[in-house]
Amino acid sequence: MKKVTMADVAKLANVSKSTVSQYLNKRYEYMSEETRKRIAEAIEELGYQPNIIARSLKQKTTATIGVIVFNMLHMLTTQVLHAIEEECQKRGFQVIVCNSGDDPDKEKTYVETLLAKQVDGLIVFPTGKNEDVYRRLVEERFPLVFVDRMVPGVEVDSVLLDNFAAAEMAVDYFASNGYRRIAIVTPPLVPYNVPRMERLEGFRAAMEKRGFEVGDQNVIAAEPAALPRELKKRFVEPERPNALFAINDLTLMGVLRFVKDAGVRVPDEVAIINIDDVPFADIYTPALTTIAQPTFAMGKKAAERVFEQMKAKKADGPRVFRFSPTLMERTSIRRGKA
Amino acid sequence: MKKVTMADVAKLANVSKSTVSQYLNKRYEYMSEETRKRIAEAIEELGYQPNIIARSLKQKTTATIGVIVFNMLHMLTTQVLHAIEEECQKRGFQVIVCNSGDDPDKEKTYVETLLAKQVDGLIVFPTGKNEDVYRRLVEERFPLVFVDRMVPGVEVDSVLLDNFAAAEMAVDYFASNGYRRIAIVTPPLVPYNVPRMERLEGFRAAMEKRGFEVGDQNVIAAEPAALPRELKKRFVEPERPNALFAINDLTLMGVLRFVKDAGVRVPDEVAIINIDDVPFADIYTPALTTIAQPTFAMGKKAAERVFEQMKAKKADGPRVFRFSPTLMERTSIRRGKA
DNA sequence: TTGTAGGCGTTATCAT
DNA sequence: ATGATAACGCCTACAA
Repeated sequence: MKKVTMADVAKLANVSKSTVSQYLNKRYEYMSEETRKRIAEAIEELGYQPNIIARSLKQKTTATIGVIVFNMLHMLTTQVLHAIEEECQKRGFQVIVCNSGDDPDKEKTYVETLLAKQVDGLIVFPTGKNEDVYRRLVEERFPLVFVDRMVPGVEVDSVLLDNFAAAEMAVDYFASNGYRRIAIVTPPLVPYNVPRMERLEGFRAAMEKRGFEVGDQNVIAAEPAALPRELKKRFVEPERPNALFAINDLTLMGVLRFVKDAGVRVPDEVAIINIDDVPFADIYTPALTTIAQPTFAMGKKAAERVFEQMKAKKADGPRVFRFSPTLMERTSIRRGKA
Repeated sequence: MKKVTMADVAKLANVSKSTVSQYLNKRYEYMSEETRKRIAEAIEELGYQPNIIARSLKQKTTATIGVIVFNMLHMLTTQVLHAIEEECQKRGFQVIVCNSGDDPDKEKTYVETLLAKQVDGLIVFPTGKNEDVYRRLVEERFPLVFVDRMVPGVEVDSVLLDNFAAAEMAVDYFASNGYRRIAIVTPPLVPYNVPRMERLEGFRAAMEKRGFEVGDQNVIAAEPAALPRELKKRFVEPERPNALFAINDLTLMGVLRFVKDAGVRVPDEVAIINIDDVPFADIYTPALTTIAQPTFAMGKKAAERVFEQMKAKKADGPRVFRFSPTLMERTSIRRGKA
């Protein structure tokens, strides 16, 4: 198939492999116009394509970075990936995408495989349960960036939403429009899932700041699939919430499923706000007020950090990059009467 | 950083590189239990990780396949990618994902880069405007599969929806529920975009089969962003449509934007059906009747085909795999009175 | 300005 | 059962 090698080109052009190599690397400086042309012709004629693998072996760099995500289907993932790809494209890098499915074992295997494949850097949406693996990378100063989640106890550049602020923003917005019976809707709370916990904390802090109580009655945690049922249960209680804060797009779906099935009117009976600016937010009725993550900026930053780390080769102190959420005011909340 | 090589392991274990290599490739057959253990220990102690690049150079296979898509953000893409990744994962392959942004030049560059990186196969969501590039691959018998779109004149395994049937399905369903004034809503029609044309043809055929006329009045083609405006224009005309067939998720958004802004009631004033089972289909009000593509099956098949081609190494005649759409009956169409 | 030679880390072929 | 040695295709001194 493709067996044309540099040697073939060299022979046809009547020069040595080195010269061809020079040519390929655009070091024309001391090359006669004459040979340059001959080489170009030979390449053309043979349809020569350099073998980057061979080059990589020598140069110890592959111009590819690995990205391990825990959920490829998640909208955030897709958008961040897109930005990463774009940033890599600019620099002539390629991206190997791996989906861990939030399984730490798979994640670990992927890290090892990618390292074996000599990727130049790694961007990970971590499961959060592989501290040892990450720590080794950090010790080796291997270019690594976390996105969306971070791993407590592992000092790595991390790109994430200012979750605390996002939750505060939700509560503030509700409160300033007269809502008090605010509940947070979230997947099960597990300690290693940092964003989840941060959102809860932000929620709690903002509530308490206003003297609103936070207890079981306004923390609704369940698997997305079980959410509608859980919400229905909550809504028969006397002091049912009149404002729901869904901490991500998946829980939002649970909430919307519920209001539809139960015939609860939005925003008259219950107001809704959520994190993640879902694509249907403004065609839904009522248009959904959301809190958007700057996904593109986050992806870009993540890529930029790996590249900087690749350059630096000295750990210039890992940093956490917090991105500010932005409120997208629409109509799933009744305005006024603060 | 990672300079531990096979030679180091060999030295520490007091064996030759060859033996270590055997060990790594699990050819224990003629290896003493003793040396086996020594090697294992050495590897452990040094934290040795094989260099797959070096292996690839020798074996001429990289266990990675390249995927070039024209729009990473598209839902179909994401889901198909997911399936491809999963299928590759099973076989120990990795996936390099590239986004052409529907730009033929970028697409071409990516093909070249991926070949230079020695990927073992290529799955492409083609822009449709690089026949020459593809034809070369075909001549070289390079494992290649097209997804979603195909390229007329290039004989390659292609995985796509039965677009004709999908469009027929839409018309049939409308018609059998008493609708006559059916319009198709599509992005601009360009000849190299095969699915688009096929959907239009299916629409036309199904309409004519019933003696419904097809003309300018029921082909609404515009850039998604311009669709709401275009639809508004159409809806002031006397014989306005009472059924809209959106050929993909993007045009659906345009349609929904329009009905919301114009206050057109669904399904009372206009019924809607579309291709692509968008995630919010059943939380929308009314729940959207859609025509789903088996995205997962399509991705899986695409991956399987590349692997088969890699095995076969003989062009066993390129095939087009048509996947059947499935109707997801919900409530954006009034039932009955056929 | 161009060529020679050695090496990158692994595998494969033969010996032993 | 294990080892020596030559590739794999490219890059890079250094030599000419």
